[in-house]
Amino acid sequence: MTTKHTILVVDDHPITQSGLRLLFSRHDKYEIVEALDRGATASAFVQSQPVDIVILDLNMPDVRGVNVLAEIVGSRDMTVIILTGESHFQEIDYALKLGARGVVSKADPPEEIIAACEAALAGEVYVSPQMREGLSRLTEAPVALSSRQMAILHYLAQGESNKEISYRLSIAQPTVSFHIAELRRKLDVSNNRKIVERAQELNLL
Amino acid sequence: MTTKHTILVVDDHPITQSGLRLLFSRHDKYEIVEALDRGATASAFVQSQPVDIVILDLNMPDVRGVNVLAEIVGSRDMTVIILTGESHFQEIDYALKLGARGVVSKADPPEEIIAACEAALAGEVYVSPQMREGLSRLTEAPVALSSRQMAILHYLAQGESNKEISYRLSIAQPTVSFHIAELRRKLDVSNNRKIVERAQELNLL
DNA sequence: GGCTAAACCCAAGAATTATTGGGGCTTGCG
DNA sequence: CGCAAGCCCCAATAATTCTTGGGTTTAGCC
Repeated sequence: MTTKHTILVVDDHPITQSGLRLLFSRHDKYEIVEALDRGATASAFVQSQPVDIVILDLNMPDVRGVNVLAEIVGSRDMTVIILTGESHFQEIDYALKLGARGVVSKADPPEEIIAACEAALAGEVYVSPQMREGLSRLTEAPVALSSRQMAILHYLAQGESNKEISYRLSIAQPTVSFHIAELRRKLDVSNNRKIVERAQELNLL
Repeated sequence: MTTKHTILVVDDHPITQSGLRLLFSRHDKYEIVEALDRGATASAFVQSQPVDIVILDLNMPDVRGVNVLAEIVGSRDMTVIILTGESHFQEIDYALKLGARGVVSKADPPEEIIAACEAALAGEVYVSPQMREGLSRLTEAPVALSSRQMAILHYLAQGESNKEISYRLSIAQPTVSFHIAELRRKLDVSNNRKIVERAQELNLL
């Protein structure tokens, strides 16, 4: 029998690791060689022991998966598949830009993971139908903020008053109000108190 | 051989279901009789087919686990064990008050789940060490808000202006400002724009 | 009962914030 | 060039929000 494709699992939930073991035990082509529960340890592991496929969770207690991805991508001949429990599409989009070669939700049928592995080995990028739908809605409204508007948005997010902001930026108070009105217009909200919330939805912070 | 203890799994992640299957396949005492991926279906299931133990996820797409718990608890002779991926201790505390008989994190070793089942069968309530630590820090700062203050906090969280709130509650605008000042004092923040953020930290919403 | 504390309410004036109307700057385009 | 569009700025004025000082009611306690 030919050599199996080696897999590294990086996920902080032991129960998920178990699930993946059970899944891949039914597929002779693959073999899980290690399962890590901390993102920080993944980088060192793949340097010392290369694997064919990394299955990577995005949400871990010590570090976000995208940071792990950024570290290990490109090194060796290795494909990374994102397995995520939440639907942070902005972050998933970023992961794909970084070079992730597959995206599957934990809410998808397990066979989607196998499909992603198959696609990755064939040189393709596989995004499960559910994730694909969410990603497609991402590019709808590209809100472009000027540097001044962005600066003021950040101060707003920190809860500063207009007066404080005007001191910090050495501009008059009505100018701050003017920029805030622009933010309201661009973010399409009727009320200042909704600006920060909406900005977070659009991942502008 | 004597009858096994029957288990119902309610979790929207198939991969977690697989993990639990693998886990319980190593323990003869237990048998998973069904695994549901929607909370809404759980209530009907336990009515038609009683089980000994329900392993219940808190974070599901259709409904939160605590609502499922509230529906099924007390009916039949059944214990519910919470298995959660996030650490929303306020919600977990509420689940225990509702009558959950165990709390385990998905980040805990799988054997914690077995331990919780054992304890439940022995009539005890088991909370994994990690979860227990988080719960103990919950009772530190009991911020008591009056009903009026709570109502206004909710409107603030929805981004409504003072004027809108004064219309909704049929009170004068300065009265709204007065209550907001009280919220600022009780939540110990210097600025209105920080109220909602702080309230979320304290799980008042 | 009398006392205190806390919640709730409001009018008037103070403070903050928003809008309007205007000006200057740069960039891209006919 | 001329001109539109976007950004940045501000003074004056308008609107909103806050604070102050005062009132009522309720609940607990001596």
